[in-house]
Amino acid sequence: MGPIIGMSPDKKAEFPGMQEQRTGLRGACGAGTLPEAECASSPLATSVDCRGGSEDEELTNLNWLHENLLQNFTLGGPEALTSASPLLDIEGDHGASQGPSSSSHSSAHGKGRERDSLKSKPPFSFSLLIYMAIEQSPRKSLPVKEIYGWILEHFPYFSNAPTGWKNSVRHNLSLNKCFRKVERSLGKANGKGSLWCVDPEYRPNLIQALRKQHFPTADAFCTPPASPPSASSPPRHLFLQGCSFKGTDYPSRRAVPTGAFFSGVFRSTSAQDAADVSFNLCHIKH
DNA sequence: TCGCTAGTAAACAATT
DNA sequence: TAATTGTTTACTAGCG
Repeated sequence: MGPIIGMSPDKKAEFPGMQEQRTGLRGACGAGTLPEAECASSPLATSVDCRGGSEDEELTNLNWLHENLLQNFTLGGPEALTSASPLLDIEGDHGASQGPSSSSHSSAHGKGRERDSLKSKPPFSFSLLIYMAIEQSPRKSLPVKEIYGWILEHFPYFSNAPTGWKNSVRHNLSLNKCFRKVERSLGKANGKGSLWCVDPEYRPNLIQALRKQHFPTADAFCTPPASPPSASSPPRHLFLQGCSFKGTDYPSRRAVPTGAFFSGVFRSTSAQDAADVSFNLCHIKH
């Protein structure tokens, strides 16, 4: 496989020379010894805080998916209800007592779906699973083992799956330029291995890719950053708060938007580009 | 048919 | 020494 993960051909055509620049980026910021604190604060916080607060830490990472995507999945029509979405797993694990939206699907039929979902492979790529795991973590960085744990927790399918999926996770972490290895703290008394975080250079661009290819309404839920992003004071947590997953967004395994998700990630060659992308994304329909 | 991406398996080295 | 982690390579399948 080539060095580009998730780069669709049309994106390559749009951004000739991207690969070379991305390689340079990797050399500049990847696999380095990014301080953990730094990783947890500014470098990863490239996204825009749509509400300008810090209390939405949760909503800006995985909750946007849980709260919005889950709604769209569960209400999105027959495809959504029958597609054995892993989000149903999430719902089954954590949302069973969280409200009417989940209880409305707690019928025998719903339980059957949950059982099925336990056996169904999540419609997310490993890259996206890793991304979600990292994003939901308070420090926006996780060791491999905790990534395993998050995936197991939210996608019970893997608990019964052959252990090869862990190899795939590690493979993605190493191969996917979206993920950066962060050395643990100097003390390094707890556990082996490094922490993994999402490369902030790539993160904003995925939103554009999502909107373009699979989530045309995603930008409708973004608000522009209060100020132009910069390396010193990057915007925080631009995310698809309410982006509209449709059941038809997952017509098949290969149509899962993770390819689009990460295809855009490689399109930006600089922080400013990324900022422009995210900013324009939030304004494009307004 | 071809090119691309994602998934999987495997081997290997380094680390704990 | 064993287990875990990280890297790399190779192959396959699905999709456009």
